[in-house]
Amino acid sequence: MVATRERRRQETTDAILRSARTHLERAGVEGVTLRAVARDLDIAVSALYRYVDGRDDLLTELLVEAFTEHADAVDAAVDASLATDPDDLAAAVTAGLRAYRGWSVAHPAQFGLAFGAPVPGYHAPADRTVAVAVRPGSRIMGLFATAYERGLVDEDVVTARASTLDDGTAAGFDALAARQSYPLPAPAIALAVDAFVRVHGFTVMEVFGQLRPLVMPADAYYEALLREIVATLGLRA
Amino acid sequence: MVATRERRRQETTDAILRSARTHLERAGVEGVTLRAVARDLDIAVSALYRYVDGRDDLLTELLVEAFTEHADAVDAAVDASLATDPDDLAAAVTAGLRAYRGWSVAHPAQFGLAFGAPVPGYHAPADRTVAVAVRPGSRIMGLFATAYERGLVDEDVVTARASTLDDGTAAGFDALAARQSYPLPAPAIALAVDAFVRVHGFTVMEVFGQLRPLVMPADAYYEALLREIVATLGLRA
DNA sequence: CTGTTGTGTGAACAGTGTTCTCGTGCCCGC
DNA sequence: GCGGGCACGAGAACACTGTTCACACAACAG
Repeated sequence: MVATRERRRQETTDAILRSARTHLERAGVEGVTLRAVARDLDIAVSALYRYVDGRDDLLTELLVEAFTEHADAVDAAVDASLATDPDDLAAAVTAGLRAYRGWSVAHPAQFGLAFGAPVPGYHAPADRTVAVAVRPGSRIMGLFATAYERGLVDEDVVTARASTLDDGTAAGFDALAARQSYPLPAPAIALAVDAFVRVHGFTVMEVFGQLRPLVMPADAYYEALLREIVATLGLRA
Repeated sequence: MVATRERRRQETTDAILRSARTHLERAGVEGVTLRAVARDLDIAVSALYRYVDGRDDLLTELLVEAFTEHADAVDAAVDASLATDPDDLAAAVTAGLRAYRGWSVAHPAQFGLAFGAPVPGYHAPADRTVAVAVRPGSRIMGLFATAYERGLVDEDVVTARASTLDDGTAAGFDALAARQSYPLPAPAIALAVDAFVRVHGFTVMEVFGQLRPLVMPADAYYEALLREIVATLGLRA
């Protein structure tokens, strides 16, 4: 039976990731240590190298895990909203952006690993991270795109944004729309990027503690921000 | 001559900080190592402890240095704008916020140390960092406050913001205004905080690389953002 | 049953921060 | 001017870290 070997291998691999994740949550990146993981599994440090390429590889695993869970949280919120009312895209966008922050404040260590300053001495391999890191933004952009197609986006807002958009940035947005095949004109993309910057910026500031001296607690403020963002997007229910 | 001893001490202290700063810029936080600094100064590692309380203390020093330089850059830009036209507060705010990002992208390592995810295993002592970390925000808020006193802030914008402000957050802003003695009502504080979140959020995303897949280059986009922020603040020239 | 392959061990090496003991040279006060 | 004291520096040691290696054992395949 070959399955037994593979199953055991998968089990210890999972245990390694679980242990590493626990240490990440409890002590930050510095706390995820091969020796600590080995102690948890009652195993020699060198044995870990049978399952993981080293500490960097372990961190990469935690990184994609964080990105994935973050994106999953956003997707779940959007899906739930759409299940309640498939036509209320404003509600879906709001739900997604609310979950964007919600997961982040609930998992500060993972969020810090994913979106904080690049971990010293460790460069995340782009081929494994970019695709998943972009998921939440893509989901929101997709919602906005279908709203635009359905005529739920105020054209005045879009044209107003067009007047403040320079040619270079517009060209970049057009390229982005073509690359991801979003049926959106550059000014609409700009609106979405504006919104995303505000949401991500707020989240970063809150999780990293830069918001604490300004606004506390932040829940009500963020809800107001969400309402204003939906309005700024020109989204009609 | 007692000055000789103190002078020499100050010199080596400066050399230590200079070396640490160089390593920070070249290799990130992980690169600033007591042994590397000792090698630079041609000194034993243990000798460093005569000047620095340990690596954490060294990082704290670099941290307050980063905060200070960042705030100095903002102040210099604001001062230069005010020297050109003391009455154009919108220009002064724009200059300050432009410098806020400018210094950050020019010094990514220091910025990451100051505003990135909390460095693993190291907690910055609040008593040494909070005061200086808050300087740029205070400066901008001060400009906005004098503009408000001079009647340069559109009252309609303020009242509009008031309608989206909940009581709890408003109370927090009032407390902030009282604590810092800003002559601003809560909705005006909210406007300034909104602006600051957008500026800092954008800067963080750019320095940490999360903006790259969306908008590149970012200069023109940021300039447009500044114009819109000034408009959203209700600031008249 | 034999051999290959997967798995685990322990030692070793090169780093790191931190602490200790021990000199030694210089400044300060007498 | 000249000891006494103290700041400074050196080096070893300890406890960590990641990584690699040679070796041993057990499980599976033929």
